[in-house]
Amino acid sequence: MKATVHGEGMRTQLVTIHDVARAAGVSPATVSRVFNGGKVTPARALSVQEAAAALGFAPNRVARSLRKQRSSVIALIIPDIENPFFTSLARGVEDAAQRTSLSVVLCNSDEDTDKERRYLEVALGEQMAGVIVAAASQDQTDLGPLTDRRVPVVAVDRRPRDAEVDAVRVDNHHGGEVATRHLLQAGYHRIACITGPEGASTSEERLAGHRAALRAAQGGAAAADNTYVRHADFRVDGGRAAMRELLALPEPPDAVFVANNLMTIGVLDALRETGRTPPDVGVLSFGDVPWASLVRPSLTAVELPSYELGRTAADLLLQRMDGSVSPVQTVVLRTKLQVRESTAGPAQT
Amino acid sequence: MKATVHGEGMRTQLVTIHDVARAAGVSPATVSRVFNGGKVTPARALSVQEAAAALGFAPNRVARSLRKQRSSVIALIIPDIENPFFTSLARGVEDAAQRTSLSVVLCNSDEDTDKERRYLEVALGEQMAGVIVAAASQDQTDLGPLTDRRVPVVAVDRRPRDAEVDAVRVDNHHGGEVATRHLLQAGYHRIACITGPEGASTSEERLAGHRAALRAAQGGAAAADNTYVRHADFRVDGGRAAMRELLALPEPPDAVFVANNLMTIGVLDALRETGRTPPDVGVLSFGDVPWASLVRPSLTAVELPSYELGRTAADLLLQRMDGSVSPVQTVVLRTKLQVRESTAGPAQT
DNA sequence: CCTGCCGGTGAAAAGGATTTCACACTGGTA
DNA sequence: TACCAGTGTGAAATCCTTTTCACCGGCAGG
Repeated sequence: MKATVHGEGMRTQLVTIHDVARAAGVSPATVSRVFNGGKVTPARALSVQEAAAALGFAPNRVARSLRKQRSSVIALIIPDIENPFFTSLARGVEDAAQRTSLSVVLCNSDEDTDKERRYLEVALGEQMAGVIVAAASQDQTDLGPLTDRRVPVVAVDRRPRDAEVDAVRVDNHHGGEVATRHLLQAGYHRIACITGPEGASTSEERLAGHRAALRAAQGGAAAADNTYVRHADFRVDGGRAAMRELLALPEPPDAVFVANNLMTIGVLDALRETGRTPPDVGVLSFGDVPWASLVRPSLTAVELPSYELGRTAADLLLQRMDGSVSPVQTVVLRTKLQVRESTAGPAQT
Repeated sequence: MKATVHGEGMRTQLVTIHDVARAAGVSPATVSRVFNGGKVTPARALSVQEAAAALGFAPNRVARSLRKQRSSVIALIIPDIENPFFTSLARGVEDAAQRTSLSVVLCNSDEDTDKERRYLEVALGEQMAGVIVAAASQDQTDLGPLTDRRVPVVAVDRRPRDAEVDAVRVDNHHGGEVATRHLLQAGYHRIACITGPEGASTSEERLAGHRAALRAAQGGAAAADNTYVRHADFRVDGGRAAMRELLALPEPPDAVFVANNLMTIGVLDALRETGRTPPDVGVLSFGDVPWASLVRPSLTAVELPSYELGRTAADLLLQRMDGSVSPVQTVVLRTKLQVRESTAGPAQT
């Protein structure tokens, strides 16, 4: 079997629709129709299929894309392939696309707007059927070329400013508010916030939620105070550095709301350096820490529907590709607080 | 600025090389030459570039691929996008490709040979410039169609049986041997092994290394005994289930060599269920556990050069794409034992 | 002065599929 | 019988770029 295939395979030249047509005694047009559901007499269709099978014909997707002005792959552009949040999101996209004939390819922009721009160019140039993007930046990510050419685009998790595209995101403000409220209720008083880069919508919204909770509990002055607020870069090292700073304060915080999972890893690391662990210092992570079960003691987190984010984005994209012309929509998913015992409260109040 | 771009962008029709040619007063051939380094009079070249910029011309990569019979993207097919080992490997590939004009797209086969086959078809049909694949299976992964069409292919981490392609992998046998030897030296006696699926080269080789170490220390009988050997699926749940089985034995093992990082998570989970932790029971992981710093107590692991694996694979691929005709080669990278204090030995011997 | 060569150029072919359009044929109806 | 509608078919156009090939200059050598 293998031998046969290999024997045939030595031919380095592509089997084209023409070859199949000749073998089946029909025109190329008919062969195309057989493979694309055109009307063809059953007898002919059969002989075409047989000929195609015998020759090992596989359509040239490039030629097809050129003619149809649209390929059958969709691109998912994410800013950090090493962040489990995005890989889970990717799984959601894939599973949704799975039910169609579309293939998903992943592009890692690495939080780098240049790389991202290149990938957007590739998506456009390769005439991809659609693009789902978690933007590396609010203002520099330009989806214009895509939308101009009517390529369906969905923004996920992060929404580039003034882009007229469907979007799926989480309720960051609400999540931040619930998180900090939980810490307050657990008995913590000096609650810090380590959020993402300034200018990123996710950073700002989560911080705003945090402030709203503080305001409700401790009044406007506390909420406006920036002593316990740090901006970092959504990565492990950034979280660690920010936490070290906070711990070095004359009066360090007794709890911290961390606006992303990776930074939480850094925070726990910094805590360990000083010999402290939750719930001695309260730690609440926005986004679950991967394999949180390993963390001892385990910590409370705002659980993000990463998988659903991806699935919903893909569904939206598929709708658009099916020709939906409904006005641009934004879907907002709710977060869920995942409480684990050990953050019940500070050691002694 | 944005407004201008947008104003131009309303055109939904593609700017072609013809439009640029007309605007610059030259032939399409000349425009092509300008963009591909053909010989063109400087003055003409300049006017072409100006015209292209003014019109916002971006070459149609599909048409180009069709004509050149080769696109400018390479595919990286991995079996589990949620495994940090593979995402790190992906980073290595990307960074290497970065220095060229090639783009990398990631495909997640999900350990599913059907999905994998589809992605291989896509890679072939899209006439990708090259493919790096961590095969989902030894025997079902068929690279024949690719190699027949002379598409450069590199197998990474796992080597599909009888595929004549360059390969990069780690020295699994050696790594397994070192791992188990370390456990023996630490004073453990009844050392189990949880390895991957039967038939996977990585599973078998790591197990063989484990057995070699046992044989050296305890003789052939111990090495041939399968009481403490389990095959699982390289995932968290598989590791947990296997460990539960081992713990339920009349005489449970006092240490375990786990052949992959994710299964180790499951193992630690199973241990926790019974209230035990390393070094009470020795745990040695093949492949580092993500954010191992969080694990308390931390554990010893065979560190895999995942990033280098990716980078080396990409380098090999680039060589082939540059036309290297040297015979097929396999690069084997060494593992490194990452010792952490807490696995110094069993509680009481 | 003539020949040969070489660098730059444009017309046209090639790459492989889809799709339009015209046509031939069938079967039913006036 | 003549006509019409409908269906299946193939020739040819189309998608956009790269690349071959022929050609036209100009320049150097004989």
